[in-house]
Amino acid sequence: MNNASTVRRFALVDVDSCFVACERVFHPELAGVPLVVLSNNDGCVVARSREAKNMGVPMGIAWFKLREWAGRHGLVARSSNYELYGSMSSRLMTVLSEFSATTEVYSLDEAFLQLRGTPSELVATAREIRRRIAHDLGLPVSVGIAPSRTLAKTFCHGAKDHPRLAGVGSYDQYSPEAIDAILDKIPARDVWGIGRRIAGRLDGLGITTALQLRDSDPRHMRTRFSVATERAIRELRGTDCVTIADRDAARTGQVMFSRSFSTPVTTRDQMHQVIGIYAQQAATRLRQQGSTTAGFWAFASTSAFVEPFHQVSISGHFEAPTADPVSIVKQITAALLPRMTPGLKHVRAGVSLLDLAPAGAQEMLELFAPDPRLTVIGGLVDKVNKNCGRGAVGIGHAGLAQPPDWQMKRDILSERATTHWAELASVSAR
DNA sequence: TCTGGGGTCCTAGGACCC
DNA sequence: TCTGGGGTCCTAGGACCC
Repeated sequence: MNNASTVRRFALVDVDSCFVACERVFHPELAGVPLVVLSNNDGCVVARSREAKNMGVPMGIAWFKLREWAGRHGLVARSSNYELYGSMSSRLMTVLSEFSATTEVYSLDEAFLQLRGTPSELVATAREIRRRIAHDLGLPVSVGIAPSRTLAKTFCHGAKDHPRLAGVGSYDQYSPEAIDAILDKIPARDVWGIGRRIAGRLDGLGITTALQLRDSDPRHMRTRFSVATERAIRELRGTDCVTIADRDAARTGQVMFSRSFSTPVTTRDQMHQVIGIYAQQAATRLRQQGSTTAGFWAFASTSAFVEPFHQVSISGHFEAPTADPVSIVKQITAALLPRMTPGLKHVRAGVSLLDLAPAGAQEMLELFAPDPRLTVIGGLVDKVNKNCGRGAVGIGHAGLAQPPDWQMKRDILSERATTHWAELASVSAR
């Protein structure tokens, strides 16, 4: 409540209904219209406008269950357009980086900024952030300000739910009693880091609100649950103890490419093509971030909604760390194809590259060094696809001219208005 | 008929070694 | 042949997030 002294705070900036908001930037006629954005394959609802929420459209509902009803009630849908959202996201992050030297990109539409100032100065900064993002990008954002990231999330949600706050929620503007009252109204399952499973077990202990969770014994809860639950509790008390992985510095971990098909795949030939293309996509991401991979994991499966569910998965190591798409594709298809059962209706497959490391991190034994002619091919494929469109060139079975019939369905896709010349938005003055 | 696609972190348990 | 404890490393799987 002391508005005079300088404090260090986290500010969470979060785009309101991000995918919906991005669609509306280039289609202003959709403002005020109940709108949803669908997952890949037009499978289910992944984003809803305020109007759609008010109509009672649930998150995650399958589109085929909703389509007819939507037509009758004026609910509009769009296929997800990740190219557009990705481009809007990088513009957003560029603007945010002007407000703090320490910004952590948490997802496409969220970032944590570390700020310093008096509580009222920080609120003024948050208002300026909202104004800038609205002016420069046309996107609405909410901001939560608090001593820990978890509380910043909580107060950001509060800012979205209470129009009176005009998009900014600040922990420091409330007395301790008021904070207790706020946390008492928030279900424990809505606390960042508490998922469905843990929430169910907390319920069994009589812990149902964020307030009860905050006031439970962190050490005891650690032994009962895990260090993640302990951290959630300490964060609710205002102690900063969650860290966000630095994706740029780490460059480790894994890349994955997986998709559902629009029509089932039943033959080895088709699966060969699928896995070839997916492995190539994963290899492209690998090179884009300048990494090599030492191992892989791949799977193909039937629908999880139809009994009996069947999945085959394989994993393995490469002889030496590599970024070469030829050997990646070869080895993964050679491992997976013999294990698949022709005739089964496969609806989904994926390829994951593991044990990533920065390219050139270690000298390879000459014995295992790849043929230098091979290392050139990957870059070449990337270049041609960049200039001539994705899929212009491919390796082996992935290099087919005809679009395969299992490929993704996106029937109601908006323009890629920020990344493709042919799809730019046009503006006319009257 | 038709139900997303990425990721990260933590823990338990087995293999292996001294 | 049996008996022990303690450490590390790896992997699989669970839980969570957007």
